[in-house]
Amino acid sequence: MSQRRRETKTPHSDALLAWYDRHRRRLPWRLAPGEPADPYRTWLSEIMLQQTTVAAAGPYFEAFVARWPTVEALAEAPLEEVLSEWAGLGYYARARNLHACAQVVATDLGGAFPDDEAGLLKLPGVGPYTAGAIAAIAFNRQAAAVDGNVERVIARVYGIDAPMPHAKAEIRLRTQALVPADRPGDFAQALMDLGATLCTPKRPACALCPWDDACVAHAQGIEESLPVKAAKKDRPLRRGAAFWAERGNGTVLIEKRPPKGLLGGMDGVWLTPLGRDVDPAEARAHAPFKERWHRVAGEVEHVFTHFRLRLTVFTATDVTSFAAPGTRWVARSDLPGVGMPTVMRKAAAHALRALHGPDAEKLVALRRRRART
DNA sequence: CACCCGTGGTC
DNA sequence: TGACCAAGGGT
Repeated sequence: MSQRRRETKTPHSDALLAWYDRHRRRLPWRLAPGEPADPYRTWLSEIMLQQTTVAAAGPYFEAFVARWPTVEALAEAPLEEVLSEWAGLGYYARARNLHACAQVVATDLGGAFPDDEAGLLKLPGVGPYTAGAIAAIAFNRQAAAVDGNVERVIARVYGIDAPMPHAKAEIRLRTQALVPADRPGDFAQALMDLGATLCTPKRPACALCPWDDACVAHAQGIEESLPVKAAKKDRPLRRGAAFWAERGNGTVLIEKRPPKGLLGGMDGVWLTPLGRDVDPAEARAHAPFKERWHRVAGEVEHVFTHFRLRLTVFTATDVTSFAAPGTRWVARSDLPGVGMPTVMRKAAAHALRALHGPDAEKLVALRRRRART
């Protein structure tokens, strides 16, 4: 209390919006000034952006709106096609919820998205952040959209040093109090742009920040230490195996995974159970059928959210066994059309390289390139 | 609340 | 190289 502090002003939306008008990012889902909002596109982009970088989501957004321009079109698409189009983007429950949500909107709500936070919050795949973002951006509601960027900006501006996630409630209140009645959608996006481009986790560019004179953390020189987060858990190493089977007619075995859980509903290579560590020497017991399985030299590494996976790859050719339930045979030339998660593509590429040489692995190359920044 | 759920870029 | 983290939601 007797401790002397530098003066800090009050953060105001006007300063942030003025900055946004000059420095906002040009993104595929962002409208030109004056262009009417399309709730479908706003919703689609927000689902894709959950825990996903702008660069990764961009090409997927373009592909989805080109293929399914309306929520009705998306609702009528088979789930398998939606999952295939989503392949590689990760967190596949989002795609399942996306499809379910489209059907709710198209069938139960007459094609119109709810126009307030409470209504949006009831939709599958729409939580507090996404409901606020859609309400503000698509419906001009005075709603807060608190994502990781906003948590960081607000924690710093107000000097909130309570650890996450305990501080979430206070951050939400502070954010809500700042949302202007005018331009709430721009304010939401401005706050996220600020966090993404200036108020970054490390080495924030405070000299360029429209709120530098209002920021408690900056005044105290503790920007980089906020927000306070708990230490992350380490990711244990799990071993497993992938089984790549080919028949003499040029087809390969593809499995559709169970509808929920890790990689739920996705097509790909037959794998040992991912829920536990499987010794490569014991892996053949989990093969889709009894065959002369050949172990491929080398391994495939992949990192999931809560464990690391090291896969040994086994191959069998001229297979005559029947496909097991949940599997089918796909022409090798049709592999580019099979939407496989990245871990599956890695395993498939490893097998194809071993059996057919380095050119063959292009059959399972990632179809989308990263967006230009 | 704690845990589950993908992937790629960055420093 | 590896730890961090990205427009989080479901259970």
